[in-house]
Amino acid sequence: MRVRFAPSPTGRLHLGGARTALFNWAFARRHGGRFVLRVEDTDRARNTEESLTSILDSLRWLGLDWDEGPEVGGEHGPYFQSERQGRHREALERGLREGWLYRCFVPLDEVRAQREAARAAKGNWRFDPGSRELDPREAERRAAAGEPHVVRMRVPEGERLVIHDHVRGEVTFDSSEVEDWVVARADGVPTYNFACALDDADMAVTHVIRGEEHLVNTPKQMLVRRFLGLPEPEYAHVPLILGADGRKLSKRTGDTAVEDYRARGYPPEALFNFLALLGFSIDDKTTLFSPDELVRHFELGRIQKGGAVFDPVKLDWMAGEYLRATPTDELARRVLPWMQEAGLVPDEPSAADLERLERVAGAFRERLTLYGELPERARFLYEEVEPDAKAAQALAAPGVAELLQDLLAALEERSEWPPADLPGLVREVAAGRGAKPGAVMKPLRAALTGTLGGPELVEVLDLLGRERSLARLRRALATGARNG
RNA sequence: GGCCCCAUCGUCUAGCCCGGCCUAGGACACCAGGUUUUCAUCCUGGCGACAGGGGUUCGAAUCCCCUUGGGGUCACCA
Repeated sequence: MRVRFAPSPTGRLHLGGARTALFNWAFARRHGGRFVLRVEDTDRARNTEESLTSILDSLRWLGLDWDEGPEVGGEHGPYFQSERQGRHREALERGLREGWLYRCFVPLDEVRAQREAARAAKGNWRFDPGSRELDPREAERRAAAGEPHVVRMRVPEGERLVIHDHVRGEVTFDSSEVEDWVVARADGVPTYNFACALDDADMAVTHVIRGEEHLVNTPKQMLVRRFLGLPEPEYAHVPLILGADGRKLSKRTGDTAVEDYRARGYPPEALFNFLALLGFSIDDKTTLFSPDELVRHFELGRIQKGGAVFDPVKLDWMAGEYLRATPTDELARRVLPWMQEAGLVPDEPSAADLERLERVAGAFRERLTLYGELPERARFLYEEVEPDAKAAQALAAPGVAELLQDLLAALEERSEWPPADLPGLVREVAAGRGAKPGAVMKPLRAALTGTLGGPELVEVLDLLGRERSLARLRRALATGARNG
């Protein structure tokens, strides 16, 4: 079995595209087939090299490796559509010769006018009889003379075109609804539906798994293959990913590029899992699963028919699940680039830097959703920070100065660091002034971390070290005195 | 508007193909408790859906029809 993902390098990899690629990949892996990547780069004006690089990077980041395509080659190449034009033109000429294609000299704006008129009449534009019935020899003569024109398909009338779709069942189109679509543009370059139909067949693609927006393209592609006597693949049109507004996911609703999620520090496993769960399910209970598990259970028939709304909140939950499940040393590795970016860890970290980072990562693992969140949370462990509003308030509360003073004194007496029984110590200090332990813990945390949340205080004391911890307490005391 | 597709908790979904086991299951979110020195994690409980109407049948979320609603697509882009 052979499947393909065919992105056009006109932008970054979209969540929708990523999921289509993922389904194709899962299907190939499930059945021991081949996952082919074909680059549809026939739109010269919009193609960019960066887009291609970015798309390939995103696929790799998600763990979707391809068996044939750019950078890996294969027996059914070339894998850039632009390099397959010889074959496309050959088919074009054959179509013209056999009469199922014809040259159309009607100017673009006139075709548009016809279409609008048809629509205004609540109908469907199909073709312009004038150009469709033009004598072929006359057409060739005008073409040879350099008259601008496109090539259209002479779409047959009244034929039922039945798509056998693994997710939708049978979908039937009447060929009378299909217009005489443009097969080659004025510059001679074949259009998508023509090139795609040909390439899929030539690449021996057996299953076309793609977004539902392509469902309406299918009759055109079927016609191409039928005229050419090429085999027809099986289909699976997967539902769209929708935004919160219920419409096809777009930039308006939020980040749509895989790279955006990567940059924000989502674990790739989480995005993979989440995307797989959009329109697919293994069973009635399984929510968290690995690529291997997906592969073991993947079936086209289990793909949902209706569109799925992308829920960033659930994605975040899942990201947290994966992050928490990551072993500490691995977590430290993953988080490193963000810490370096924030300037908290040097570009060339020492062994001590890395060891400390691992401890920091361990201390925060239960509190993080994304890798990218660590720098701001853990900054206080690396630099002096100003207390936030709530911490400042806790520090300025009445009686706090005395309690902190007592605690500081008690701490200074200890040689052991961090003090093993911090809670006991805190209790003592509090009791000494008839206060509750919380009255000490809270300002201590505020003085040390600048916030009211975070890892256990013993851990913080340890990570900060004796000198820094005591210094921060003293500083808080001094500031408190000035404010009070 | 034409054509095509779709329709279970707010969201992702199981169940539907092969009617009874469904007083419709799970997850996210939300709400209420509990654990915890904070935050978070974790645990327990709760809230909450078969779009509507007709059939078929002893029996329908499951089959059929209609209505309604939503979406996709109508490029010399892919």
